[in-house]
Amino acid sequence: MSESSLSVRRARARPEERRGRGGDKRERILDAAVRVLAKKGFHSTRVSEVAKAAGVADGTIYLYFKSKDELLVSLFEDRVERLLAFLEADLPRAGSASDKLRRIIELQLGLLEGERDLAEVLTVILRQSTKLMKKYAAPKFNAYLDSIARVVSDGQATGELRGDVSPHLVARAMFGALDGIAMTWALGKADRGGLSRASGQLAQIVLRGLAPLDAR
Amino acid sequence: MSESSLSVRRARARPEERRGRGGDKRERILDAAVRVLAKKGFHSTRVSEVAKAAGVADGTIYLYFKSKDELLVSLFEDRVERLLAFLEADLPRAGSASDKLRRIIELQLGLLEGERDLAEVLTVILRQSTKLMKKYAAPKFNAYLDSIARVVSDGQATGELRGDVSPHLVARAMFGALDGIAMTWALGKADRGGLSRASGQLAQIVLRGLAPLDAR
Amino acid sequence: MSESSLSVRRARARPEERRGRGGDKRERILDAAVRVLAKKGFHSTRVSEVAKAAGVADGTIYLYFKSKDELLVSLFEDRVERLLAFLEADLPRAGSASDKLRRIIELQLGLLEGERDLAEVLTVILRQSTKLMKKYAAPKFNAYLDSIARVVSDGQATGELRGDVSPHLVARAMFGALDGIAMTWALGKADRGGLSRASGQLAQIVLRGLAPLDAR
Amino acid sequence: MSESSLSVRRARARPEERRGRGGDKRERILDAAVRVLAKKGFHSTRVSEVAKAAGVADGTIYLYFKSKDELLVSLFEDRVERLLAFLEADLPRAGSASDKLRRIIELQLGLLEGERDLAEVLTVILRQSTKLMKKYAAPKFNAYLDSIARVVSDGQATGELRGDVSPHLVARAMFGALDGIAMTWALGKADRGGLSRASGQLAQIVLRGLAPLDAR
DNA sequence: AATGAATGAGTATTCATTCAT
DNA sequence: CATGAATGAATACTCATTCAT
Repeated sequence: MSESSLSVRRARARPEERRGRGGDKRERILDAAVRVLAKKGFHSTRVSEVAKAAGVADGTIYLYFKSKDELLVSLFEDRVERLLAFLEADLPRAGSASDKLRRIIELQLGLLEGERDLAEVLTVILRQSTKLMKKYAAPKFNAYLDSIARVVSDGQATGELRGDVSPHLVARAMFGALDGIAMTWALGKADRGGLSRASGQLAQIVLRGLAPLDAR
Repeated sequence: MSESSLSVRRARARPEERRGRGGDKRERILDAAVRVLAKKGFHSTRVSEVAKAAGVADGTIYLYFKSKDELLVSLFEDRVERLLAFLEADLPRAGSASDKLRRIIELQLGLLEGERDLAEVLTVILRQSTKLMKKYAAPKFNAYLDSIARVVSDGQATGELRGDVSPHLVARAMFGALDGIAMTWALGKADRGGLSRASGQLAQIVLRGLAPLDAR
Repeated sequence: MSESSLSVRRARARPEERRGRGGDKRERILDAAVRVLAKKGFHSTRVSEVAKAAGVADGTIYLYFKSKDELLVSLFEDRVERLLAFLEADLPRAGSASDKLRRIIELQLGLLEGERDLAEVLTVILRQSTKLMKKYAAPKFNAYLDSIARVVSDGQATGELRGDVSPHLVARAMFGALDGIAMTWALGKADRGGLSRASGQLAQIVLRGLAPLDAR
Repeated sequence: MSESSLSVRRARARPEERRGRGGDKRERILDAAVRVLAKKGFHSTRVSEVAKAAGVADGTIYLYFKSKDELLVSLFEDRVERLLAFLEADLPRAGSASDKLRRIIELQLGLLEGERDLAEVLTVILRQSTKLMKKYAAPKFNAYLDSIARVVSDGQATGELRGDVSPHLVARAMFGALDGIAMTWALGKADRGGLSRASGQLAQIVLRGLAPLDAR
């Protein structure tokens, strides 16, 4: 899988928004929003700042998004949703449960590499909007956690993974671990390649930890 | 571990602030703040709501705290700091590195059991105050992560833990996993005993995952 | 001297601020501010009252002025500064020192005739803003006093005025006398023509008082 | 006239307030008020600051004065009223109208020499309280102005002063001149002896200016 | 579609005053 | 008399949103 295929920034706008200048204006606003949000946080980000960063008038924002909250929701839907969909779509290609878990780890961390602003928005800023967390993020997170949990329970069924742990617990812990790593990376030095290295080590620990007991 | 010994809510107020009627007023305000913050989030919480919940006048808040921000900072210092101090103080009692890691997991999750509001404040609300995150929380988190990392590297030195993983990575991942579990618990159903069960399973996975390679 | 040429209220707004509806809005706010300030005083004047009197929304005030203090400063700069500049510009036209002093008296009182609210703002309200008094007004007053003092010392040099009094003392006393007359007029009955009459009499007293000793 | 006889600060408290500690507490509060008002101005002066400067509790202020406004009114009545009464009482001693006017000038400026804080309160701070200006000060000022005007009109009746100027105008101008001199002195360098010198020069100018026309 | 001037609802904080001790 | 902790009314300013152009 080529890194570029994961690029969120380059993702195509919906066809109906491509006509005229309108199509890329929506994109320009979302791009600007990621930049400003990463720097200022949700509550300190002013609509007028996003407008200025996007090179449009304040009012123009409201031609594309119903409200400031809606802008963040759209950001979430346009960016994160596609990421999550991508992860799920990619999983079947992997064979064993171990391969799938390793893939999940690689993808979740790999996606953020090179998109530091986006990483910060997803791991930190997103949580600053209580509404978004409770109304939008939670269901998506749950769906994502469910798909991880399914990989685990499938692996348990085939005897590939230990059967004495709750698949959902594993999913939450894995997601939390990945999120924690991404967060410290986003807030910290964010060195090139840091996430890739982390990805490998975490996979080894997780897979060892989930190996069947008799594999000892 | 006795639950009561960990109770934050019952922690004694500083003696010098007990004089007159003022002493428990500070406590009442902090208690009210935890309740309101957990329900509304930082930015949606009105100072007047906290005052009402505490049964004091708006202005009284400002006799005990310099500002709304300062109130959250004080909450953090009065509650969280003591929690973290408690964790670090408890560690030396455990013998092996494995015991210590297990203890960390039990404590971090155990502390929140029965203090759902506090758990939500710590895992969710805290991150809504950019100022708090950057000026106060970050250093504390780092100190805490460092103490976990030290346990790991000590264990690696004695050969008790596998040596091919970065202690800091392990610390971040562990903290993230614990935080993720606590967050879904705080935002979700939060069933009695859920965290205790989770605690045991997570410990098993982590310790298996960190066992020396030749232990296979 | 034609009255209209001195009218402050009719002074043209800066061309670049005339575009759209904004141009006269700034003027409307300043006009409203003079009216409300004269009636209420600086500290009892609410920004919302000025807004209402100007027929604009509260927030609109802040599109034109940075703060309530800044509004008073702008009032000062837009009105008083121009007045003082006018006085100084007019002086050279007069020939002798006596003519100049008479002119100063006529102008300072004549300017306020018909602008009672403005007179009150200048003689009373202005002094209610400590900041304005110390940071803005004081230097302007000093400059004005200096220009009066210069007229006196020039007159002394040519032997036209008595040489045994301090030019600066004369300036302060003259300004004080004019200010006192204007203040009692503004706070009192403020009868039509009162200031003009006062102007003539004061000039006679001052000029007699400053005549060279040997003129006796 | 000895300077000390004019000292406002040393003026005896009313007999009924002399008992116990109460009597000097009222004085201490008024003294503190003068000091704080001179430094901060009326609206920036906090009741608690006056209390602290007086060495009493906030609530104690209200045992002696009904309100903050009332405190300033009392200050005015205790200090200024007595000053004005003193001036009026002193006038009859002087013989001619010229002597009386000279006396007024000497007294009004002399009183403030050495009492800079009080001078600032009287010339600047007093005007910051619109209520005080309109409800209390105005009548007193008028009474004072009237007594000056009477001196002038008496002098005109005896032919000692020129008869072609309005006595009230002269009073206003004289008061304004004195006030202007005091104000620049209070706000400026306030050099020792400055007011005495000013006093002499101003008297010469005023008396020359008011001399009968045929005296030329 | 795009603009950006105008709007006005919403809130943290101050401080004169009270009153239980 | 004295205290000072507690009160709560009062207000400048911000910023998401609208709409005439």
